[in-house]
Amino acid sequence: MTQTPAQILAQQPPAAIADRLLEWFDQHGRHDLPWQHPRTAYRVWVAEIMLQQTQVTTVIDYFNAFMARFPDVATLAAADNDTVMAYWAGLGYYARARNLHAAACTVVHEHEGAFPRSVDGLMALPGIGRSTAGAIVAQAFGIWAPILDGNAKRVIARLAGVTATPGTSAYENSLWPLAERYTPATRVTDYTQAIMDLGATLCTRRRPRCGGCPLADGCLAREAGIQDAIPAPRKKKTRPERTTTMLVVEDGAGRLLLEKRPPSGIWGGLWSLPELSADHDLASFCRERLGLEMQSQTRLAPISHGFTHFVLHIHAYRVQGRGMTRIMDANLAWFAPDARPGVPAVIARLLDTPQSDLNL
DNA sequence: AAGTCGGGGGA
DNA sequence: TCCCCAGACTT
Repeated sequence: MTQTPAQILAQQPPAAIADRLLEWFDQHGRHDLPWQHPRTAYRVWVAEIMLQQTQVTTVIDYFNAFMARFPDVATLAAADNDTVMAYWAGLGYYARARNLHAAACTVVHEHEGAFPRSVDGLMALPGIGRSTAGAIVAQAFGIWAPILDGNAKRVIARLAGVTATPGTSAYENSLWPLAERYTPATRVTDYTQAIMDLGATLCTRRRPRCGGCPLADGCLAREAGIQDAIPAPRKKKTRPERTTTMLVVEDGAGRLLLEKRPPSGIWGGLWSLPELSADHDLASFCRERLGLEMQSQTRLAPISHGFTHFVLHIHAYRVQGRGMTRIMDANLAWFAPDARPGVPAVIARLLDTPQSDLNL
């Protein structure tokens, strides 16, 4: 029989949970993450956006480079979008970068450069949902707010024995009230970091190390021996496959022709190789879209790239031709090798693998 | 409520 | 190879 949050909390007094977690955090938590020193609202915000669906170890280098180039919100707001996107290239989920830039402009021009200090105020900015808003409020301002990121979800679901399937409304709706009740009135900054650290280091997705966990005593999942079954695995889905064609076009000076992708969709707003649908004719595309009379084509080794919801097979051709000086619109441009903007990581690998040509 | 957005890392 | 990760947004 499913227990209500009130019944669960009756067995697990929130204050006892928070105290044990904070005691563990003081000794074993992560205290040297870049965004913790100094812990400004701007730095916490940028870090939280980068950390959405992205692991800490991946984010750190991007965060440091980003801060060196955009040290404050005014600098970020004043930058052009291409520069911001270039610093995001390789991190994925490029809508995050677009939203980040838009939010910076809003903060500068509508909030006099100061971040909102409430969950609702932050959620009004693009790219900030309830969990990220809670994390910023708690970490940047020390104001009470619950979070419910992937780590907190896993810790709380095990602690309270929530067996609902992740991704469902029932799962989210059962966890938020618990997240609120466990969050203490004091040391909210440390508590927020602590529950994420516990999830990242001990209460991991697979093989949780319950032996060293400060919350093992009273953890309903552990007591029932079902900590490995929470959270329930997501149902696996067969990803459909798509095929596309991309062109590597270089001029006599070694410059590369790139196309800025539409704001929405895959790699939105990022510069990438010119792309044509699989059934489109190569020569006519070159002539009509690129202003290029194709003289030769070399097929490169095909690449398969897995996205969240489909697999993309990329057929790339190295194309040579004449009349390449005429650029058809602002979304096409030539780039010298040392001035190449950020491109998707899979495209960067393709371009940096010169031995990929196939002889036809 | 379900689908749409990448890329890296671990097992 | 498969699955997950400091989720938010759209429909």
